Amino acid sequence: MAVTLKDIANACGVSYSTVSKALKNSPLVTAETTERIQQKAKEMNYIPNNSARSLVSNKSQTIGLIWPSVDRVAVSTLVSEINNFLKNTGYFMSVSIDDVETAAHKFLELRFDGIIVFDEGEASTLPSIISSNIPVVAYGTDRELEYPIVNVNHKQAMILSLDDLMQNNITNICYIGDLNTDDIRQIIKKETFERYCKEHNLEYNMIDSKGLSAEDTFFALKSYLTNHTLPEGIICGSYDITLGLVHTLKDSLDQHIVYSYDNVPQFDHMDTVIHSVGVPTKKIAETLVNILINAIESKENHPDVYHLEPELVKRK
Amino acid sequence: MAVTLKDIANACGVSYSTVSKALKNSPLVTAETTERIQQKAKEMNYIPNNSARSLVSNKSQTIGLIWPSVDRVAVSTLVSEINNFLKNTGYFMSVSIDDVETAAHKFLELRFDGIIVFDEGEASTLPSIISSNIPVVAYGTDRELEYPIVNVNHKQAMILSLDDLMQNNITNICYIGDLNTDDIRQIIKKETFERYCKEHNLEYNMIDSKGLSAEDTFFALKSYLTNHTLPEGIICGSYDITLGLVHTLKDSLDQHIVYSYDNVPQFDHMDTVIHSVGVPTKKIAETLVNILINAIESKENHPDVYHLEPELVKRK
DNA sequence: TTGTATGCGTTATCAA
DNA sequence: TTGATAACGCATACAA
Repeated sequence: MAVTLKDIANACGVSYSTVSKALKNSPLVTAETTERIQQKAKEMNYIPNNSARSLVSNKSQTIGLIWPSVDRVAVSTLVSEINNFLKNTGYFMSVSIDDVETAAHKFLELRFDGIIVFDEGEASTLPSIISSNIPVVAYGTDRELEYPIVNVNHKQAMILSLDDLMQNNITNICYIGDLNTDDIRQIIKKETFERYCKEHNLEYNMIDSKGLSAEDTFFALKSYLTNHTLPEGIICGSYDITLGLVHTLKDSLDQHIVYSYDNVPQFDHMDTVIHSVGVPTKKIAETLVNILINAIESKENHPDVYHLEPELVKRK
Repeated sequence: MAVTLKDIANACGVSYSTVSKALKNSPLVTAETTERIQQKAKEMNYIPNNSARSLVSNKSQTIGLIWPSVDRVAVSTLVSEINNFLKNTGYFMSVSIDDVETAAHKFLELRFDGIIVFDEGEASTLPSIISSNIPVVAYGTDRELEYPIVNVNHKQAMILSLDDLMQNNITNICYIGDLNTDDIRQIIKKETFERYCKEHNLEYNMIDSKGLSAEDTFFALKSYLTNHTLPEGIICGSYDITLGLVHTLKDSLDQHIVYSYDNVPQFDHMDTVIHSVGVPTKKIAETLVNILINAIESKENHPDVYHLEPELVKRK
């Protein structure tokens, strides 16, 4: 069926081990035979068999990304960036949207070289049988794991935006976020906001977006605004929540100063001025990839926690 | 490193070929030895090596999905559905967000069993070297390809909604869609709308959403509405465009009758009544999977075009 | 510089 | 019922 090294060897009148070397540009083969063999290989549409390669070399040059929640827009940017960084490092990225355990198990069967997990909480912990067999890195929330985890200092992000608001003498502010949840990340945002406002005697209130999507926020705000108004300073708990706010306020948005979590590139192309606070998507992607590649190549996997410090990006 | 059949064989005092059979529940092995071996395998955390399996059996039990545009929300539902159908058929789905050619080539190297391509136009055609080596099915637009393609009868969808509008005696209507594009799907919608309106003497106009995203639509409509109003009947060219309309009109939406392309489940959970026209996501997913699995198992791949007929779903 | 031989983990065929 | 063995496609150590 498919063309093998043997076929090329026959066509060139050499042995298949010579072909193997030639295709890898080994210095052990003459330049001219290498040339001739590569020519023929292309001509015959040779496609290397990764299964065979992987069997002997124990390397597949591909890493698996576990992404059970495909529908979150903010995350898709991160996925793209990770793909770019991996490609530059010579790895192929294979995404699974299965649940964490199913996907990880299959990745092990496929003998992938490493795994990146989007950690959404307790349900997404990898059993140690898996993490002890393959380098793993997670992106998500603060927890003690047997493999490294990268996350964002959400507390510091909140403080950054509040400090900036105070420097602009804006003392009447609100936070829009998902208030009734057991997602530890959302809880940290809410609690930091409240504590910091109290400490600095700021006039504040909190509005429940009743979910994490732009949709949820849109409808929550629409109902809230029937008998309330929004203060001058607004802090939104995520990119999607900010989208919901933008859709709701439309033209009157310029009467507010808005800060949003998630430093995604989308903010640069928006009509309205939104300041953002968070770790740039590229930075997160780069960190994840570096940790994983390091673990793969050094054969070590330290269960460290990497806290990425957020930056405040002011616009216009 | 990893546990192999040999390790289990040693631990059980049998040969590794017996282990191989036992793990596959072969009738050639006694029930009791099978039991003992399977017990031991689990105890030792045996994970089969897919590379080795694939090498001898020429089957990897995984199919690749090529999805270069990760950020389209409407599509992510389809991706989930495809994953579900594949899982039921015993296949694992691996997604690549690389460009079509890179991804397909890697899938071939990995000896996956089949490929699903989201065909976004000319740039996403697979070279015949690839499609002749592995079963392929595409979802997308009308084109002559060397592999089967599944698509939606967009013309019929438009006619369905226009007919329904006329039956409700609504003769003042507009179409909101991406008007300046060479995407053949958008052109079909636009042209069908215009021709059918003329034929039936309907009062109509067309509004350019200037893109396919909810964002684009939102801003296009905002500017349009400064010196125009919308007629009673509205047809939107896609789910995302409808979202843009919803965000723009907010409360005044109930003064209109809205039809939207894309029969996605999201419409069922919306606050506002939107009728939708299109092929249900499940139906599309099922069709794609069936065609592909058939091609894989019959070793045949007919370059047919599958036109899926849309349905009109009226709500509330 | 090129060719030969071995082994990677598995399945499947055959012999015991 | 179980075990030995060849083969899958490739990389590599070693022999020529």
